[in-house]
Amino acid sequence: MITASISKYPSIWIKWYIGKLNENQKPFLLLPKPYNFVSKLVNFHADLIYNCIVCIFSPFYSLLSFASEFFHQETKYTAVESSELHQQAHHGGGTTTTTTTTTTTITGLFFKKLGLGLLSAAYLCIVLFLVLIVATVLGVCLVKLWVEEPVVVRENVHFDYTEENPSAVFSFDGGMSGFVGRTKRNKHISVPVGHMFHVSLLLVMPESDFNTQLGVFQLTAELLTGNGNVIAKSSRPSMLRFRSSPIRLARTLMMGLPLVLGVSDETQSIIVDILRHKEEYRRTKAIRVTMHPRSGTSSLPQLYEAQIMIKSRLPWSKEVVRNWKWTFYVWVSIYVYIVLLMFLLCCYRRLLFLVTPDLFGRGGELPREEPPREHDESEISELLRKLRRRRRNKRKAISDHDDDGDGVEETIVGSSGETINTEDVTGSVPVEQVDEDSGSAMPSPTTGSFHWLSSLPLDQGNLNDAPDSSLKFKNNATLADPNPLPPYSASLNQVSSNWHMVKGGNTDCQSIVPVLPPIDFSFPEEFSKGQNAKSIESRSFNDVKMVNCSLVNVNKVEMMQISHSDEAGDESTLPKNVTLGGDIGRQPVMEKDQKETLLATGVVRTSEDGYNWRKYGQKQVKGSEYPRSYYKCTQPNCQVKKKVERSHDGQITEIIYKGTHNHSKPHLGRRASGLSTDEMSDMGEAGENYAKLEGSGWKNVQPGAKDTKHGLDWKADGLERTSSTSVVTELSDPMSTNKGKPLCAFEAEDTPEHSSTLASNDGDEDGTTQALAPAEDDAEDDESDSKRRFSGAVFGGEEMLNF
DNA sequence: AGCCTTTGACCAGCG
DNA sequence: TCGCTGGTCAAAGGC
Ligand SMILES: [Zn+2]
Repeated sequence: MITASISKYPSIWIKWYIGKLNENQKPFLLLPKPYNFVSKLVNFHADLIYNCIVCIFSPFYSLLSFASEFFHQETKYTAVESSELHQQAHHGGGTTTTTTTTTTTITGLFFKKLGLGLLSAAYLCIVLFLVLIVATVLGVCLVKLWVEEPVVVRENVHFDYTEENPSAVFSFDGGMSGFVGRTKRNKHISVPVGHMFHVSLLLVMPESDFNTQLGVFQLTAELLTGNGNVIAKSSRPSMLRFRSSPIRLARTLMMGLPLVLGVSDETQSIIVDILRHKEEYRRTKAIRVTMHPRSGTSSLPQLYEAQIMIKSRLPWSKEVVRNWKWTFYVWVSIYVYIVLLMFLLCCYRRLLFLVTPDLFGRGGELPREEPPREHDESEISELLRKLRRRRRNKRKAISDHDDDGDGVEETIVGSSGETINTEDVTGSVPVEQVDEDSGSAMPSPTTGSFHWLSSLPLDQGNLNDAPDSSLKFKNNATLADPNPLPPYSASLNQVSSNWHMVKGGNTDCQSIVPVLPPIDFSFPEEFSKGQNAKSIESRSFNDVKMVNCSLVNVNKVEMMQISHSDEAGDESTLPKNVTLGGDIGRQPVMEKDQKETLLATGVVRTSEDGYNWRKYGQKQVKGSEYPRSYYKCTQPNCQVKKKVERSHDGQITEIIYKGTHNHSKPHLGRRASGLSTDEMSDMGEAGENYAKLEGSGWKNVQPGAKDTKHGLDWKADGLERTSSTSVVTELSDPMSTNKGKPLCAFEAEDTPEHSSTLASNDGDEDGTTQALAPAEDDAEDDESDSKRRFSGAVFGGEEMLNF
């Protein structure tokens, strides 16, 4: 009953609710105690849900209650009339006709009112429903906006075997270009920021003798920005799974029929998980995969096809939201709904409660709906007034007739169940209305809560206002009910519990988490033992199974020789241009960068990269079995740092750069010359333009030195190169002004810096040239600078990566 | 002498 | 607040 009466006045009720809400929200902010917080939160949510439901059904409630109330009133009226009639019959004097007419008019009015009530209810329902729909749509949209779907891409890539190191570029911007110039447009994909994505390559290789003999080759994946800068780079070894000849024979026998029929092929699919990377604000625009032959060899595997697979995983928070998608839909929708309702209530209340409140009596404290109280209200009040007047007249007649005191009369009337003490005593609540109301609709709420009613000025004196005031009184009584809450809270618990159940149900039916398929990565024979296995294991990539070590020694021998061949390969790769999908063809600078990276990574040697570094720390970091060394660029005012993890034998497992150099690479003359030939080699590689031309001769010169050095290194440990390495650049250096900006911004950034960087670029390239021709000059740098600007200003920032 | 590495101490962020 | 961890400092020593 109370809920019904409350729901009778939605606006008032909602106002109360808002008050409660505010009340509840304050503690949210003020009370940090988790205990209270949680309980309040639960209560609050339960409140919200219950309120939503009540809001939706409030029109029906109000309609029902109104109808019942009206029936009560009518019966009461008729009862009163009949009793009076009886009395009149006793005393003679008939007004029966008038009473019947009034009752008929009242019923007519009732229907009128009922219609209006229906109308208003329907209207309110529609409005609420619309709001609900809008809220749902908004909620779902919001959740979807916040939680992106993980990106899963699987695309064919094509290696360009005309290059010495075949590479394939997959571009997020659409399509990929394997061969230069061949692009195919795809839909635009991009990995949202914050996603951790894995890049793996699926190679379908014929089980040919050639491939079997080939053994290990190296796959390198580089994440490129739109400018062609390398964000991250990592390389993994790969090879055909080993099958000894008996096994192969058996397989062939077993699969003979399908093989002959062409149903199956003698192929192996190898999945190499090359790179994992967390997407940052430096967006990845393309991924380039390059194949490098094992050091000491130059042959590359035969491929049927290659597919690049990119799978991204959402960050933890979003992952949770995604798994609980439907729950979040519901909750966000509810919140949006509440907010919309509040908004409507605050700004367009009249729109929302166009008709309803007026019918049920204006809530005295609501300053709003004055205008709509018109015809019906006045009519009904008029009628009631008439009725009352008539009754009064009758009573007067009766009293005159009986010549009794007023008190008697009233007690008589009161005996019919209504308390009439004060009709004559002005200044208190008009009596009859109280009677009627209390008799009809509100038996209990009137008790004990009247005290503040007397404070209402409305009730003073005026009898004509009686109907209104009575209505008002009723309202107030409802409102004044000292504890409107208990029924709610009681039902709240129910609601909330139900809710939780629903929630649970929802959660059950969802949660499909994309799981990256485990990739089996096994290195059979011929895969050199030592570091390959080590590094891979340490990086917790995939299992490395050393099947057969018979060839290890051979490999070792090869390893001794490798470095030049690798370098040769690197250098040779340098000059080639691969067009990014939709992008400008990569610039030589980028190539150089990658080259250098490659040098540092794919083939693990020293970390020489053309810059001078001072080691300022070494730490054994957790999770990595090798110590991590911290280096800082020795150039004054250059804050670039790098972290290098290398195994005992000096092979680099991981390099992470931080910041960007604000200078060019130091040239041979200084310290670099004194160091090692590695540096020279790097420099030489840096000059990619000449790499091809002079690569061989240069290489010839270099390798010797390198050989000696590397040979020594390896000899020291008796191990070979690392097979898996990764290089990451971080632009997050606080010192570098370029932090977090797209590389294009470099140019516009700060002119002195930039010019210097540009100079550095050119300096580098020139440096390489200069490395060949020892004369080095700033003027030359500038000159090359100008050249470069003409050629492709877009890539101006590339050098910043200083690999 | 200058530069580098080594290495323990120190510090800041985080759970 | 404490302990852990990664990053840096700085003294000491080597080349
Ligand atoms: Zn620097």
